[in-house]
Amino acid sequence: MLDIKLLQNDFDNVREKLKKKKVDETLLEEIKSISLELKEKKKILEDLQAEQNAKSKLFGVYAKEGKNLEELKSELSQNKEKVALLNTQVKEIEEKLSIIASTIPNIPDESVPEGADEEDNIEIKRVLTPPTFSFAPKEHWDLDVDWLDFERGVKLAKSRFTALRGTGAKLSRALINYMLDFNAKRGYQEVCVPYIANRDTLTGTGQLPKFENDLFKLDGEDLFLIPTAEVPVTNLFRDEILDVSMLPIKMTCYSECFRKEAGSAGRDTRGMIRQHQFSKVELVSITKPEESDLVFDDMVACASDLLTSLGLAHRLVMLCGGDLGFSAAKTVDLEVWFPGQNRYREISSVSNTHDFQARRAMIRYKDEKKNRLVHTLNGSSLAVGRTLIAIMENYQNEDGSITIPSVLERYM
RNA sequence: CGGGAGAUGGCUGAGUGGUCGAAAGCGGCGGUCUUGAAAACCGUUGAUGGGCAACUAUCCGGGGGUUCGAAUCCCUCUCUCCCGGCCA
Repeated sequence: MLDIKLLQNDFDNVREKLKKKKVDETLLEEIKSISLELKEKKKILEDLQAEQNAKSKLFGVYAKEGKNLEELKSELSQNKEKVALLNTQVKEIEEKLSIIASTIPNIPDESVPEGADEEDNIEIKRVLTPPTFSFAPKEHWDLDVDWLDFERGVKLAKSRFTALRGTGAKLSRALINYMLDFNAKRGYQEVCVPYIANRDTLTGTGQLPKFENDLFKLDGEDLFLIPTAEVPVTNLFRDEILDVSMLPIKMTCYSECFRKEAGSAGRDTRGMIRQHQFSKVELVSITKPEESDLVFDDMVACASDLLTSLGLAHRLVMLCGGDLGFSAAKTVDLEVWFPGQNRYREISSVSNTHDFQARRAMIRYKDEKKNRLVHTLNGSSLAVGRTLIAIMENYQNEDGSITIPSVLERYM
């Protein structure tokens, strides 16, 4: 959620920063004027309420003294109506304001480059060199192993669902276990959470109200399948005031993720790149504001080192303003090399949302005497499915076999 | 899913219509005593928003209603606990 106070007090600055995200400026103007109107109306309402409270107390006193109450009673009744009217007005304005404000994306960090889309993202560095092959490397769906069962996955549900069998299934589980252990060694506590979340939870992390179409909703219930573990894990501490000694909280979580992929018809229809359900090991951190940049770097390093340990060539990319997600103030994507496609593709995405999610989810900590909003960060440790097929493509041999990376051997 | 009980401040727990934002105890903080600590004793201590401040509004699970006035009465939703059914 946008900081309305900041918008009121420093409008030009906020507008300028949000230009990077192509936000409709008239919406910002509207938010500002509505919020000022709200403030005015609230002041009037409060004064009326104060009057009402004082007179109500008098009523009790008069009653004891046996005084005539009729006049006071009618005064109170009249005032009551005024209060009620103003109160509904205030509530309406508040609702209007929160609806508009909740659709405004986060303010990009200073360090985020200008740009419209993916083309303007900036490569930070490359790690490891892509492998060379003495033969033409295949894409994962062409590899002659029975690890991925696309047809039967579709039979069970619909397109964009895949079943794993045999070594494929086992490798997926090995990856999950390996990643969780890897993260735990770096100080991320493992958590396990529900894959179904309610509306408040999805609103806290910013998926709702704007992106309901991307979510699978349970029929007849106000519940949704989670699109990422970020949602439940970040919301673990929703509506809480944390003790400063608890921070930073660093967590890692394996979950299945469910996405409708509504806007991506025709993209990545082959193979396991883009699925309605996929496994992911996630990193989530909750920090003091002054620590969040450090923790962000730690999370990026954690994901990058994980790829390195698996021997997978990858690069780090800083997203530009136009490509940044709704809740993110800053995002670094990790892209792994796919020999079959001859290109890098996203396998992890680490974001710092600053206090954007914290304000929505009301996650705060006590600092001295004051309550302050935390910063929340999230990132894929790695998307398991994409890691699986990256291993398949990068470790394929001319005879059609696939070598298992040595770090995974003890997990197989 | 059926039957019963309940939801109050950091915790335990009183409070059934009028200075109740809420007794008491615990905990926390400050102090006395002590070489230091414990114990004892004294004092203090809810949250959020607005305001430089005085102050003020809101909050007793959520929402709605009755009333001049609701923690207290009514409706509704959610959640928790106990009994039964079902079940990994």
